Amino acid sequence: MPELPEVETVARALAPVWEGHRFTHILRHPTRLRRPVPEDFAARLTGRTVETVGRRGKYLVIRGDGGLVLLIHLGMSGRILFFPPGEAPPLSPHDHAVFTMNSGIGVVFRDPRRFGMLDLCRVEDLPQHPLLASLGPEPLGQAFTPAVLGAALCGKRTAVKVALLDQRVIAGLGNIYGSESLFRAGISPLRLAGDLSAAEVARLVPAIQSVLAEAITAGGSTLKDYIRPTGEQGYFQHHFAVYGRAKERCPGCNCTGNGIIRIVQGGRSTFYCANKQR
DNA sequence: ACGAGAACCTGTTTGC
DNA sequence: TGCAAACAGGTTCTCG
Repeated sequence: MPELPEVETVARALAPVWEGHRFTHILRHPTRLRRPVPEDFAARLTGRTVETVGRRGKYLVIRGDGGLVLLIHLGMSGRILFFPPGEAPPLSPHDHAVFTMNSGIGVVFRDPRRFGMLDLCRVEDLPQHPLLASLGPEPLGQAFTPAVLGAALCGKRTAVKVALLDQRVIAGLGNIYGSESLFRAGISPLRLAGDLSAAEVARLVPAIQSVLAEAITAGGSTLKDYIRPTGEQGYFQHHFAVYGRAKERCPGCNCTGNGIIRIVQGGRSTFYCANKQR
C-alpha cells in the first residue's frame, strides 16, 4: 500500500519520536508475517537508543546504537501508530509489535494483511541485506538521471508501467505513482520499456521526481489503509490525475479525448489516457 | 535469463 | 437484503 511518499511521511513523523530515544519495552506478538521476524527481535532491540530514522525505497531504516539496524516494510496495509505516554494502545489482532520508548510514547506496527516485514541486521551488513541489496536508485537522489533510467529500461521487453514497479529499476515507485508519472510524462503504460526514446526517458525522470516530491509535500495519499502515524490523512489523493479515475475526463484533454481508462498489467490496475499518453 | 502469473493475507466494495 | 466475487498502495516464488 504505502509507496515512497507514504513511507517518507512515516519516516519524518517517526524521527522526532524515536531519534535520541531508547526502546524500554518491546511487545512482539507472535503473528506470522510473510517473512519470519527474528526470534530475538524484542530482546535485541530493548535498551537500544535510536540514532537515525531513514528510508530506502519503501523500507524504513532505523539505526540504533551498537550498530543494530531495524528494517520495517509496511507491505500493502501496514501502519505506524503513535500513542501518548500512559495511554495503552487498544490492541488489535493485527498489531504485530508495540515499541515503548523511554519518553513513554508507544509506537504500534499494525498490518492486517501481513505483507509487511520486520527485520534486524548489523549496520555493516546493511548493503548486502537481501531486502536492500538489489534495490535500484532513489528517484529523488542525485544518482537518478535519464542515463541511469534509460540503462535500466534498455532491452526490457515488458510494459514500461510494469518495469517502473520493479524495485530493481527504481526504488520506491508503486502502483499509484507509476500511473501518475507516466501520465505526467505523456507516455502510454503499454509501451515496451526498452522501446522508449532518450527524449521520452528524459521526460519520465522529472515526471517521476515531481509527482513524488509533490506527494511527499502533501503527506502522501490516503485511500483505505494508509494514515499518517499522527492520525492525520495525507491529501495527495485529491491531486491524482488518473489513478482511480476510470471513466472520468482526462485533466489534460479538454473534452477531446475519451477519458481515463483502467486496464490490468501484471495483475495490477493501470489508469491512463490513451489520447494524451502515446 | 526473462517475463507472466500465482501465491501470500484480510478487509472492504461491488455486482448480481 | 444477502452473498459471492472482485479488488486493494507489495513482494516473491514458480513455471514456461
